[in-house]
Amino acid sequence: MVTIADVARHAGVSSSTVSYVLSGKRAISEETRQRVQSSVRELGYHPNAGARALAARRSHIVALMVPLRTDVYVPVMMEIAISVTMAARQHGYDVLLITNDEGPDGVRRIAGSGLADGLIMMDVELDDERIPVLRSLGTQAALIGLADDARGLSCVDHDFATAGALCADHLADLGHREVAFIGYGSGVYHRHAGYAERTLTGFRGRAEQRGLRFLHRSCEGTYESTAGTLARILADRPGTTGFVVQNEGAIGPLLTLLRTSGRTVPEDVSVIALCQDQLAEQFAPRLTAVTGSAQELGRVAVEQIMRRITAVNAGDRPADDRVLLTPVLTVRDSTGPAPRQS
Amino acid sequence: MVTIADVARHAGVSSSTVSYVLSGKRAISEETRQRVQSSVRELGYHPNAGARALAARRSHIVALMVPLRTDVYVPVMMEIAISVTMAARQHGYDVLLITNDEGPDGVRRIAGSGLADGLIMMDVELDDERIPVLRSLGTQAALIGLADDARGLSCVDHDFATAGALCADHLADLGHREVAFIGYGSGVYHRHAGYAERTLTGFRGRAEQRGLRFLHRSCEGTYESTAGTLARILADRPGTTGFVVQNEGAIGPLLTLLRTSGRTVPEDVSVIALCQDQLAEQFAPRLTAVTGSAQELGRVAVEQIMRRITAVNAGDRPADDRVLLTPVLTVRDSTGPAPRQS
DNA sequence: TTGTAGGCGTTATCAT
DNA sequence: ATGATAACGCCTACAA
Repeated sequence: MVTIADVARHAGVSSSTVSYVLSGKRAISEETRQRVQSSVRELGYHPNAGARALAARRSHIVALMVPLRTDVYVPVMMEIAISVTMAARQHGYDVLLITNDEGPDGVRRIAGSGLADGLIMMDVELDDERIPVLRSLGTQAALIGLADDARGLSCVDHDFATAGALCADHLADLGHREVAFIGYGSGVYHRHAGYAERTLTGFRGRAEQRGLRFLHRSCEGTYESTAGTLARILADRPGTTGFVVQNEGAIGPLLTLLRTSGRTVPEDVSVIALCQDQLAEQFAPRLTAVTGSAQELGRVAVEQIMRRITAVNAGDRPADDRVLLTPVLTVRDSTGPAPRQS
Repeated sequence: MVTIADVARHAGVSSSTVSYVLSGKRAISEETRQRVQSSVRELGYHPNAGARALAARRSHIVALMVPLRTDVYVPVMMEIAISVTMAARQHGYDVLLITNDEGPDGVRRIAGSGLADGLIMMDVELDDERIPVLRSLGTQAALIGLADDARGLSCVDHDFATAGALCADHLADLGHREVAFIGYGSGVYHRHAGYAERTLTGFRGRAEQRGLRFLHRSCEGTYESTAGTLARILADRPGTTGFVVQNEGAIGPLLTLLRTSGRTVPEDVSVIALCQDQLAEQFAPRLTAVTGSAQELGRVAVEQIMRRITAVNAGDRPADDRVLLTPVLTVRDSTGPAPRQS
């Protein structure tokens, strides 16, 4: 293993000079900087992570706690994980992957051992039991999702309420009067994950403003569940001409079932999906969709945690930041004017 | 922060005793063990990760290098990442997430800094440029996937050749004579990722043995691409009654297109998917599928890397292990006897 | 602009 | 069965 002392010897300077060249924390003459840097390259020196963490009391690692459940659309989770990782690298940080089945003890373990300087948590429940732990330990954290009480934390999430409202507006603009909202399975609502309720609330509020008659039905995302949900909707409101789907798993089945039941999209009924653009493009017809950027979510969370770490390191109290990303409606081929009354 | 010295003082012993109680590396009287352990609990002590890594020359971290490309089915990647993380925890290890856009330099960085004791790499290409680096650094690694030259490494993968053969057998058993294999986009073949070729080779070999006429067509996984692929297949071989799909993105479109073209599954044509059971269950009809366990892949990779680390630590040369997991064919509702000649 | 030296918290080698 | 103590490699006041 090549140490800082090896580099120092090779460059003919002291090890502190090497350290300062690398950290940039004090002025170094151009000449020695060059010499040191070429020694670093030549010897293939990488500072020992453990020693650095010990001496500087910073690990340059952030932990990312991911959910195990699969009722969140998995590709989105992965996209977030990857964008977090890449954004962290930009700050010289690495990412430690933790599963949230470790729960509050996981938070204690990571914080207590100094393994990570901060924590990014996905899939936070509104009254998550990890949050008080975070607070009591003084651990820096950024949530992807919103919590009831976010004091001492930073949060970022999609603005689901606006997403819901965009759906209602679009359908109303097209002249639809009876619309249905196909949501997540009831488990998601019971867990108080927040995003499901917020979307629905936004949709409901705008739908009422615009004078839409609407229906909300939960749906597990399987074919059978979607079939049942659709059947109930059509039984209760045969005149429904607009559908909003939030559960990604229900999209394919819904389109198939509508076709099977003799309804053509978008001539007879319109469908809006709340999902990634990439997914919306995969169907036939290509779906009008409301989307927020998963990448952006990860990037912002990293910025937030970095800001907090920097503040703490400077002896300041970190600011509790809260960001809502505005979603975008992209009109494709699955929505059209409401059919004339027959 | 609570240190080992705090615990020692609290328990009335020396810090080395605390260390040994925790590591179990030497005999401790039952009485002091109890005292130390309750002090640990009471104070909420967690060994400092940096100090431990520095002194023991082991970080208790494995790095997991994941691909950025999305032409691998993302939920499977995530499932592997999570099973790796949970399996590693069982061994007292944490997982560092690295994106493979860091390339060979990423390997150097991780190995050189001692950040990780070993490396698990996903989506390895047959002649991956990271492999020689691994070898020259003496870094312990386990690949998920196969490499041309796996000396100095452990590997685990699905037995894709058997998977392909299972598909050919099942269709032959049902009396099909003309079958088509819908593969991945040509990019996947050009990248020499291996699994695509291996599946195809296994399928082709068995198909020939069983006297099947077959066709292979690549497919990008979008709706349009699938439509084109299917059209070409039906133009070249109108009598095709059996389909094998490897590209997960093509499954939904294929089913829709078959239905649109007036073909009923499984009465007119049979469809086998090479995908996760969970996905196969989502379609209507539920798909006969050939599956390997993604979780198992992650678990085995962790066992392999742990074995290597343990060996190195004991001064032995780690064995180059290679495991192929046998896939399973599950018959569901998308395959049936070949229709009688008309 | 550069060097010296103490300390970060653990592990593991000697002692006892 | 337990203690003292020297590394481990780096950072950062403090000196010069």
